Amino acid sequence: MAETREMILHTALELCSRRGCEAVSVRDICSAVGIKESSLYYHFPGKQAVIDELYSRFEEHCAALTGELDAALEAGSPPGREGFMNVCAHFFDGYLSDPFCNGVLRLLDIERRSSPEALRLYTRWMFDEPLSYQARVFAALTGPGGADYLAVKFYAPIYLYANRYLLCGELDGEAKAAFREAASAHAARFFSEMEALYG
Amino acid sequence: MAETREMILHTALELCSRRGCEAVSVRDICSAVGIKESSLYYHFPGKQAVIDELYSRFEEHCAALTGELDAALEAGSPPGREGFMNVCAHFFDGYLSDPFCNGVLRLLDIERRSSPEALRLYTRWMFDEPLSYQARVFAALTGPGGADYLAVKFYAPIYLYANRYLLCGELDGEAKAAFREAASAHAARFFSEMEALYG
Amino acid sequence: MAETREMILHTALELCSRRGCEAVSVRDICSAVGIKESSLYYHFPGKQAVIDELYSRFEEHCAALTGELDAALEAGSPPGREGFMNVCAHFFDGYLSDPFCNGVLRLLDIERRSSPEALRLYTRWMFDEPLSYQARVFAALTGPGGADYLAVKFYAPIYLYANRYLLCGELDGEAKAAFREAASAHAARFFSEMEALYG
Amino acid sequence: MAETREMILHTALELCSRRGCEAVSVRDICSAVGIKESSLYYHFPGKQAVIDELYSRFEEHCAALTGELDAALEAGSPPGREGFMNVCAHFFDGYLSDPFCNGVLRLLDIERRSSPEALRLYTRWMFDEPLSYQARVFAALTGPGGADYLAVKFYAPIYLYANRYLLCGELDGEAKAAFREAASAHAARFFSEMEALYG
DNA sequence: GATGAATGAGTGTTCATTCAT
DNA sequence: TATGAATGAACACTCATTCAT
Repeated sequence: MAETREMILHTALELCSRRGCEAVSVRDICSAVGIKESSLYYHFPGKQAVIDELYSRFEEHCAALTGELDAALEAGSPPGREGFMNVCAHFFDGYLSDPFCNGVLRLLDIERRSSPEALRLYTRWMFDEPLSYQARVFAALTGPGGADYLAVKFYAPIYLYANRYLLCGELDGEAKAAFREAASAHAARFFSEMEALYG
Repeated sequence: MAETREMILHTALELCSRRGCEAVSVRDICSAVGIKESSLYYHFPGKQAVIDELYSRFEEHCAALTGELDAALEAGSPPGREGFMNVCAHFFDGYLSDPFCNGVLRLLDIERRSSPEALRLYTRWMFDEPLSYQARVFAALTGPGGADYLAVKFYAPIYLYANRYLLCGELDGEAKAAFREAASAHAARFFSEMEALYG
Repeated sequence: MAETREMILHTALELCSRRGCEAVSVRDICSAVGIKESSLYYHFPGKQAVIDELYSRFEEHCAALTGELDAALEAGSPPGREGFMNVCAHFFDGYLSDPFCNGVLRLLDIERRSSPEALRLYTRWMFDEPLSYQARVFAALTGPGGADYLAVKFYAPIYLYANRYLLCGELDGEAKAAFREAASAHAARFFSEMEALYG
Repeated sequence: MAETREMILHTALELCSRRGCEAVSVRDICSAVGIKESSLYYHFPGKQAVIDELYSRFEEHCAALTGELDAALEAGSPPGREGFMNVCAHFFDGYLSDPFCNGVLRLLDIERRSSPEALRLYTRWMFDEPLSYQARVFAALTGPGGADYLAVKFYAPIYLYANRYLLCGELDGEAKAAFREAASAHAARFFSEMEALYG
């Protein structure tokens, strides 16, 4: 079975997302999994390979999620306030607070200082893709003019709240609730202003 | 002379702000300074004490800067667009892109995952104090109603741009220019919208 | 095989009993064993754990020896001069000059200054247990009155000779012979006096 | 003034007699004295020289004490029980429990394992001289025959009690009282037995 | 699949000592 | 007299990794 392999990946993410890869030793991971250190090398070429697999799974996961959102957008959604809020919820539940994605995002946030690959992934999936998707949403809603700026106006507070509540400390109910409240208050107010301006 | 002590602090910040404290060894610091490892222990009780001094200097620096800004605010500034942009410039030049503060902020961004003290400092000086100051500015401009939300609307993109351009990678002219452009475009547009709404 | 582990224990005792634990480095032990320092940490959590295991083995050894002597005593031995001398020989051969016990006793003699555990063991196995056993022997021979004092009178010279000949310097044939001569002269004279007094 | 020099000697003895020389660092000594480490090297060539001076002062002290005792012996003392007990008290107060001698004896007890000089001093002043003096006392009392054995019979319990009560742990009132009680009980009983035998 | 045993490179830190001032 | 500053050698210990079994 490939169960041990999965356990290693899961445990490595759990530990590294809290303290950063460098602060987590192969010993730490293996003793948490319940195997000997040498056993890890049967499943992976080395410590970095474990992290690399996490990265590539993350990118697959994100690509799939992006695909869904794009398909929904082309299919005409989100049309109004409700659709808009749906997208927000999707982004929150299936991404920012999804245990796997949340873990990798924390990991990337640490590692991007030393790993170019981590920097690439973080920049792409925390800045470029969300902003670009959001711009496409606003372009569909209000036309291409100013869509980029609307995207920043909408996304920046969410990025800030995510950093504040979801990407450090415990990812518990309290943190999620704090984020959800701040983010949805923002989204509601934002949508109201949009309606006032664009109808 | 206490020159060596300062060199150690400077070099430690330089290295740790790039890779995180744990990834930087006493050997790294000392060889960059040009002293033997044992000499560091004449000036500091240990590695952590070097970091701690950086933290406490940072907090002093920030407290002073906050004091200045508060005094200016009480003295009636910023009154209009110009004063507002001045504050932004001050925040950018004397804080976000000031080599010392920028370094400590990068350091805190990494260490807050494992160090409660770093988390406290980061949360205070990246979230709480900037938002609270900005809210006081808006309260002076438009009255207390909605000042908190305006503060988020104004600060969140700056936080995002800072993370994107100033707090990872090289802090070179290019990075500063990219940040400055994005941030001032945001500030200008934001001020225009404010003028349209509040006069 | 656990051969390396035993070698580490053996070598550690050899070295530490001569110079004290603090004066013996992990490097010293490992290079004498013929392994790299890091290998010691596969077999033991650290240097102190090696010493601790020596202590606990010593206590097991002593408990077993005490058990034997007590059993012999209850079985009616030592009845006369011969039995008495037999006990002395046992105490000498299986304890004071047994390479393992002798080493640990030297070790304890040094370490009891800084380690409460070592002090406890030394006090127990160099003072309390021998005196208490000897007192039981004399109680069996001459009745309970004055058994404690007889025990001191008998044991104190042995303790002195042990410190003089067996517990410092080389434990070679010369040292053993010197001790044996002094101790048996004492025992013989002591027994003669006892016979004169108690019959 | 040579006050600092004396302080260093005093402090070094205080610390080393508890934990052994090797466990006490120049830092420990100097910080207890209240000077910088480099200052010690103005007064002494090095750490070992401090210890060496303690040794030589000890030997002077002991030689003087021996001289006194010998002079008293030649002058006809101790003639009877009282004189005998006086010698014991002198040996106890001015030697075994004298802070300086006690400290050096503890030190020698530790160091004799690694330092030949310490072994020489310990052997001389804990075994040879006391036993030889005692033998002279008994020779004066009972004639030369058996004086050596009487010396061992008398001194060995004192040596044992000294090791048990005075030469490890705190040298406080409790320890001194415990030793004094055990030792004087032994001396009294011993003298009674002698009177019974030799009149 | 997993592990017992080992290792070379590296970690932060302490040590006694030196020497110009 | 004393110290500020430095240092080379040593310290106990951790690391990711290897490899025969």
